[in-house]
Amino acid sequence: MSEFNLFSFVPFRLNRLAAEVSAALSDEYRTSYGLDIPEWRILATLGFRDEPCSAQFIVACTRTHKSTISRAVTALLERKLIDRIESSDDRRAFELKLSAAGRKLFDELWPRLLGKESEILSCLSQQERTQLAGILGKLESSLDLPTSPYEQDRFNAR
Amino acid sequence: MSEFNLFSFVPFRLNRLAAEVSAALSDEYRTSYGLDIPEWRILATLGFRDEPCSAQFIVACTRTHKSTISRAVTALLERKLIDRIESSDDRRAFELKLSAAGRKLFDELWPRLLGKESEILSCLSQQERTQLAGILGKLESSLDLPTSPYEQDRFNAR
DNA sequence: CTATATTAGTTTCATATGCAACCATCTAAG
DNA sequence: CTTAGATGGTTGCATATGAAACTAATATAG
Repeated sequence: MSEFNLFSFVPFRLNRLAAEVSAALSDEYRTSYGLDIPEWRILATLGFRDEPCSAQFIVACTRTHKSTISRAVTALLERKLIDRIESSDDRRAFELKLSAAGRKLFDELWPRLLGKESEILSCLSQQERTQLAGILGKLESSLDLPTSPYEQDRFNAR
Repeated sequence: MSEFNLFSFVPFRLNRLAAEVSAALSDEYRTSYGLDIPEWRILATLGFRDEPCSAQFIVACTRTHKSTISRAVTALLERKLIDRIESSDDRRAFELKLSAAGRKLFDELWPRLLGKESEILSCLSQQERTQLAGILGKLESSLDLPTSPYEQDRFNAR
């Protein structure tokens, strides 16, 4: 048998690893706060940004399908975790921002998720963590994935 | 704003990267061969192994849900890409192996997927690729994910 | 100014997937 | 041997997601 097999195939390993890590984190946001991944991504995008932003912006940042984002926005509005303000210059678009309750939830949840992350990364040395961050960055920019919310403004500006 | 944000959060980055890489590969197996991910995983598990193996084994190797594997097995049987032989010692279980057509498809598809993989990894130096493999390995074993089919035999043996 | 194309966001529909119940068989305990 | 529990595999059901059609509004071309 070849020494190359499914277990050394990076796409497979990434997929499986990502699923496993997601499952480990979902306890925090799903079980404790009743959020699913798209909802959490919206809160996170808004939580790290001071200015309100459009659904489109969230779509571009997170590379999540726009219908998925649309449904998650509706759910978060119903739970009053975000506010939707009609945009002044474009009457199709809305500006989204965290409500007070949303901000509270986010500030509470984020440290717990960071904790889980470092738990998962605790099997790596500091050096390896730095290497990982660098490698992910290279892969991301090679695949043209956004790597910072600022960079995303060019998407927004269009 | 904190310098820690969604874009530096490893679970998010892994998820997004895995989705992107999968999408890049799906052209090869979906468009060209009409396979979905679970089906491809079954073919790959069987393709790298000489002995036939059970559905359970594939579930454990790939960490894919057993109902998903069951349905994919049915689809592959219908397409006559795999064969199912009743197990001699356990009449509930079946041994699965590639059919001649399945072997042909796999031998044709695998090099193309390897090519895609190296295309994606081409933005990394040789050293970085080695680092990535090591880091993935550490994360996998820390999360108790199988890292070789041989290792999986302990699951099978139980 | 008007017609056409594009964009923000929503909704409908088809499909994919996980969970849980289920059947058949095997194993273990009494 | 008999019964209770575990295991391999399948299936029904609920839900999540992407593609594409759609609405309303904006931008562009003539």
